[in-house]
Amino acid sequence: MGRKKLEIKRIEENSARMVCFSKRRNGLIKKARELSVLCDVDVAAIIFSKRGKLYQYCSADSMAQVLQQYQRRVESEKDGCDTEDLYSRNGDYLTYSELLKTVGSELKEPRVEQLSVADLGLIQKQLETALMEIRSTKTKLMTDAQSSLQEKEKMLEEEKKHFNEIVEGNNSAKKKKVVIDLNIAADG
Amino acid sequence: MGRKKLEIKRIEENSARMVCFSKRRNGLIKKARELSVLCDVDVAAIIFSKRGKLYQYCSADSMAQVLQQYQRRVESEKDGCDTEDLYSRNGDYLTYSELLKTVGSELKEPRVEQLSVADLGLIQKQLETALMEIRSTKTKLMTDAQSSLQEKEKMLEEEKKHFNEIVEGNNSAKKKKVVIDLNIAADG
DNA sequence: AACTATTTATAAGA
DNA sequence: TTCTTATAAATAGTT
Repeated sequence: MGRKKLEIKRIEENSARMVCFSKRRNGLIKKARELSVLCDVDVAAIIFSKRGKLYQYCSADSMAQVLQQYQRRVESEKDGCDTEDLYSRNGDYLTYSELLKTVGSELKEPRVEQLSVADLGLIQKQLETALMEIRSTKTKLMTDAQSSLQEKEKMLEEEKKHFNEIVEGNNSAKKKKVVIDLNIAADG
Repeated sequence: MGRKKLEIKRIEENSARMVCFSKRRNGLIKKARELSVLCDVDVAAIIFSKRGKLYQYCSADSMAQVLQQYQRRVESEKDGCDTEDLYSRNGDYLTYSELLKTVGSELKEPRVEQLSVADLGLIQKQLETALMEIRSTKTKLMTDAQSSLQEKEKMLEEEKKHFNEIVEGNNSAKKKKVVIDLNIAADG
């Protein structure tokens, strides 16, 4: 938005980039505040300038609050038995591996009185739903254009990179062992 | 921007608020990305919906990177912060009903669109296997209501073994391949 | 899920 | 820098 349409790529000219940074930084923070107020949700934005200066917005009382909420949701811990035993999250989502582990570990130590036929029926229903989604998406993907697939492969490559870094970070940082994030626990 | 000037205060009407959330959330993330690219800086945005769903954008390889940078910065500025708190949580296992809730919410809307056909095929196969196990166990339980707890435990023990095989297979595949992220889109 | 009338953000210029 | 202004972009209300 401006006198000319601006291509979204690094602005090479120094002063122009700094002016843009100043304007858009303020714009982003304004938007974050508006989103938080209008929609009554928690929003945090963190911006580091190239020189390391920190700009931030946070809707809650403190950034720590939001980050804590984020960490609870996102941070996971390794079991510690096997350094290759991958356990990562992307966003707030369980990886497929985690899902299987979760189901698997519950089945390992069943509380027999709780594992009723009804429970199994529920799991079954959920797995069937997931399977339908998978099949449908796979079919869709297979009929997609080649370029689209290439894009997706690229995204996966990046995720892999990200993933490896998280694993390395966790190896050195954490010692406690935790299994599953409670997620949207208290909903029903 | 819109048909009318909107006062920046909580939108009371439910559906209007949700629509606004969806639009502006996307807008904010787009702005964050543009700022990062145009000005070559690190940007992170974290948004929690009222239902606890997490939306995020991060310019770096991982959100952890940006948050670490943030924490380093904050710690060096203010002293005496309790950073341990960010990482602590009680390491209890989920109850079975919590597990069902979690699995259920994760499976509702699998975010599989970024996976390749091959990945989807792998997931599909695993889900099919898991499903067969579940069905089989359920059937056994139903047709053998008189069997002892011990027998049921044994059954579940075997099922656990199968799950472990699936999990391990998935993990080793990931070592040379990619993160398989079976998961969920928006709640909006 | 689109559309479009408006408002808002902002690129370039002063 | 800061202000101005022409134009691009976002989006509120509508269909």
